[in-house]
Amino acid sequence: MATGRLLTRDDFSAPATTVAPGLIGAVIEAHGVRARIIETEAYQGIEDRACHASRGRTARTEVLFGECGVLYVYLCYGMHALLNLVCDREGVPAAVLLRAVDITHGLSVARQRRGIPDGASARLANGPAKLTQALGITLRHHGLRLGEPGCPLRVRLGQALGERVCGRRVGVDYAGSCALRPWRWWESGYPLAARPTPVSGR
DNA sequence: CTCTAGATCTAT
DNA sequence: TAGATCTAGAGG
Repeated sequence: MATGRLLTRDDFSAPATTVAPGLIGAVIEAHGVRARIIETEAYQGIEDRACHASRGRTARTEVLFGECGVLYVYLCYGMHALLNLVCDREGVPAAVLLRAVDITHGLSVARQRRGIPDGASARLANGPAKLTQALGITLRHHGLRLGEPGCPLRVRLGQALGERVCGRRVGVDYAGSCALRPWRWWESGYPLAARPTPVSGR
């Protein structure tokens, strides 16, 4: 199956709010699993209170301030590895969180990693922690750069099948007014997208 | 040191 | 709707 050109660090030099919608429909591949990206979220700048770097430069957030095209993987809720791709120029903390993918190749491997023997592939990777598990991405991939030897992740250009719709980000109610920013994108009408409408309350 | 709040998922 | 599970970052 034909795929587009490989994305390199230059493709991530724009702000995350620009890169995130463009990644909808892109194809990622890692450890024998290939998938189409169907949901992303942007975290942009020191003033974005939902961004981990909003509290300043720390050991954990260091890569967010560094060069773009780098993997920012962190542990969420003590058990889930979430995958981000660093964006924007050096000194400006920004990243795109990959929230959901549709697995097209390597389904059996993905099922195995997810501990789901068979059946519904629809829910195999429709969540930020599910997709890292399916793709075999862990904390030890944190800090790797796209394209460098040893980086298992490849991203290629791809087309969105439906409209690119945006809405509120998920799980960032603590971020005050920043939580209202429409910085989540997904493919409209796509049956696999995690949540058709932004959560309220929660 | 100790404490606590998470960019979640799953089963109940 | 709660429990699993753990670390960065803040406060003493």
